[in-house]
Amino acid sequence: MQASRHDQKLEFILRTAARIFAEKSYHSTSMRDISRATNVSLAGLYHYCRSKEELLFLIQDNCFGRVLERLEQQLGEVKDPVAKLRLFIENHLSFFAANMAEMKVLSHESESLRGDLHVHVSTRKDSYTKLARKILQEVQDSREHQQPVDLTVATYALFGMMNWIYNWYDPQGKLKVHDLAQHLTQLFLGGFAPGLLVEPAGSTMLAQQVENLSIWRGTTT
Amino acid sequence: MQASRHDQKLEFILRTAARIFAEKSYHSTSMRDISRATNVSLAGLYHYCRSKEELLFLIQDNCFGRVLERLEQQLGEVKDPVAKLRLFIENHLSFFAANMAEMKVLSHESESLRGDLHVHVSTRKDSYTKLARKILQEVQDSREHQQPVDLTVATYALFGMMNWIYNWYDPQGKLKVHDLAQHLTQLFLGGFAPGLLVEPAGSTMLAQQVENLSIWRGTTT
DNA sequence: AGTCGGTTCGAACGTTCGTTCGGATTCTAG
DNA sequence: CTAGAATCCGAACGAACGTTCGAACCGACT
Repeated sequence: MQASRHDQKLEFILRTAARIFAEKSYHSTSMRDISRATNVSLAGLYHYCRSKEELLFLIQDNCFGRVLERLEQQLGEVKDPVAKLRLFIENHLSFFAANMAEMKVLSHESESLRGDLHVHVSTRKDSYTKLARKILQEVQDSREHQQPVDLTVATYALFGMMNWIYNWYDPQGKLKVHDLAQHLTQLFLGGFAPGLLVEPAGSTMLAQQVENLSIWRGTTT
Repeated sequence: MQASRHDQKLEFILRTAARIFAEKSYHSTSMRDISRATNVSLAGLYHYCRSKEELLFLIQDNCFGRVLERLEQQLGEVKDPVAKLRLFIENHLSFFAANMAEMKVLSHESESLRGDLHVHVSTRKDSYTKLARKILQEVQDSREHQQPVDLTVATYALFGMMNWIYNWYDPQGKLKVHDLAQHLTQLFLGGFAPGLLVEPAGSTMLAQQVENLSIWRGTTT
């Protein structure tokens, strides 16, 4: 699929907007800020979006779409529940690290949309959450132990651990995404399904794909 | 210490402001919103604060002050690292649940302050984080195992698990704070220090104090 | 009764916001 | 070369923002 000139510029605007939204939050970012950062005139921006709110929506929706798309693709042939969970965590964190600004906007501005746009994104988020919950359920079912930890608590605890990283993690720092994912997986699995060995199998492939995880099509503009 | 009429009304304004900040975020809340909700005229608000930003600061600073104060008080005589960690989690979550609006503002609007006010709150947050990290360090040191989980990752994972609750937890719901704390403690400890038994000792006392955990002085206004 | 802080507010200030409009400029196809 | 569509933007719109000002009001004390 070839990206038209129009779409390329829209993506450039979205990328820039996401960066600024992440820096100073959606509500305190003005269209004039985005205009300044993109070198597109204030009026010119409205050739590419209907409103400021639509900018936020497009960022969030694109972001969610890509995460889900890649997750389903990778989850396709995996059957083992624990392997699924590993993949889920690795996928989520890799994506987060490769698109920190967009994912911060997705996590931090989840209530900034109103009306239909909010419903649309919330629905996607719900299905993503339910998928995680289903995987955790399978992990619990596959073990003989009683389940001592509430499933709802565990699900949100997992998302809390993962989504909180925009408050501290630096993708350029010493700690690599893959190691971060390993640590968090071990931390969570140890408490959620005690006794499971931590085997780092099958994760090397994922690590190699990190570079291509960006939300946006490959343009150098 | 008796609260003057002035201080009582200021606290009422802060409580209301915190509620609205939590509902629709700091930057999209206007002084007119707060004026409407408090039945204090727009100009009247400025008798109790210098600026909108100071409102946010007072909320965050009060909040942090009380958490730290109560934590130090409870941590005083405890020596066992694991017991310390239990107390830390229980204290944090109890406080969070008893002051959802304020704690959400504290977590979600941490970058909304600028200049000195931001530095002041950030410093407090740093010392709180370092205290948690120190406790985790002690837990690790007290165990013979190698430490397989990075201390920084573990610290932020713990905060992520705990602070994320404003996205889903309902203090009025079926799940009681104490049970939530138990689940999260078990979840975290199981992954962080595997093999430790989960003994719910010493937590009953804490549960009884939940009612008095509010940030604000006891006024019915 | 008179005075004096502490409290209250209607009205307005200057600024910035998201958005729009009409026309200029550039690109593309015939 | 030309026509028409796509792109762009200076200027302005009304609305909403945080904040201020001066005057009115209150309750406690002499």
